Amino acid sequence: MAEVISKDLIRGHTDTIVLNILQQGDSYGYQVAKRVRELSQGHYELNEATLYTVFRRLEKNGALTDYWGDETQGSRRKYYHVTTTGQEMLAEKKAAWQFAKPIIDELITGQITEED
Amino acid sequence: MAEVISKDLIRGHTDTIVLNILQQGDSYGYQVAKRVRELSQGHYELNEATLYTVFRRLEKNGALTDYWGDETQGSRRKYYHVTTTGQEMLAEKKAAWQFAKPIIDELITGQITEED
DNA sequence: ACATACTACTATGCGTGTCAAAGTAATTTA
DNA sequence: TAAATTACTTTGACACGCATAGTAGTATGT
Repeated sequence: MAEVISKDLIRGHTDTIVLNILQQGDSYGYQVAKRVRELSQGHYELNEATLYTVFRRLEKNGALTDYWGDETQGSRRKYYHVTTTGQEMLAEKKAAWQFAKPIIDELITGQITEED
Repeated sequence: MAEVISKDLIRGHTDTIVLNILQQGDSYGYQVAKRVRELSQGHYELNEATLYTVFRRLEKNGALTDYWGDETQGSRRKYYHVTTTGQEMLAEKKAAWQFAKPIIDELITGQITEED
């Protein structure tokens, strides 16, 4: 039985996942990674390198801005914030997933999946 | 609204899609491509180069065998046949998708999707 | 005091899958 | 006889995810 999600199944979803988590409040790398582990109940782990690649890509696209936290103790943390552009992007990506899901189902199983 | 499925959303599914179609009967490149277009109602098109890459990969993995059809007219056609290994692979990949789907849902929307 | 583990961020370079583009070749339609 | 369609193939580029390695501060245990 599958216990971990293959990287090719997750591909294309990482941006959406990160945006979705950050939309619920500004956060930083390690916390986002943790949240992913929680949400997936341990079935998916966002690789660190991947995570920071995602951050950089999303910043380049104007979906995120970052700022250093003012921690007086502990390691420095870079916080990421979703911009309006990022919110729109998230909405589009969620819609794209909802759209693609039943089609993939049809292609893979040959059966129609009802829409909500 | 999304009209076409992005390549990164389909990534990792192409092998499964091709296996699923071939499992319903031996077929050849062009026909498989057509079937994909039909099943997705025009929302997804398997690029030719991708399709032949998939065939070659699946053959390398022992999931498919091929043979030339004995057409007395029309272009020559190379038929692909799913092996037992291929059937097992298909079953695994289908299971992996059913497993991953609700987790991706959870990661993207933050809501739990019920299992069947 | 020193080792170990954990938090936190960054850089480099590789493997894989998909695809664009171009090509070959036969058949069918106009 | 030109154009469109069927059918298969090769080459090379690109993006994404990830393995690996590194820097650095903090916390805990002995």
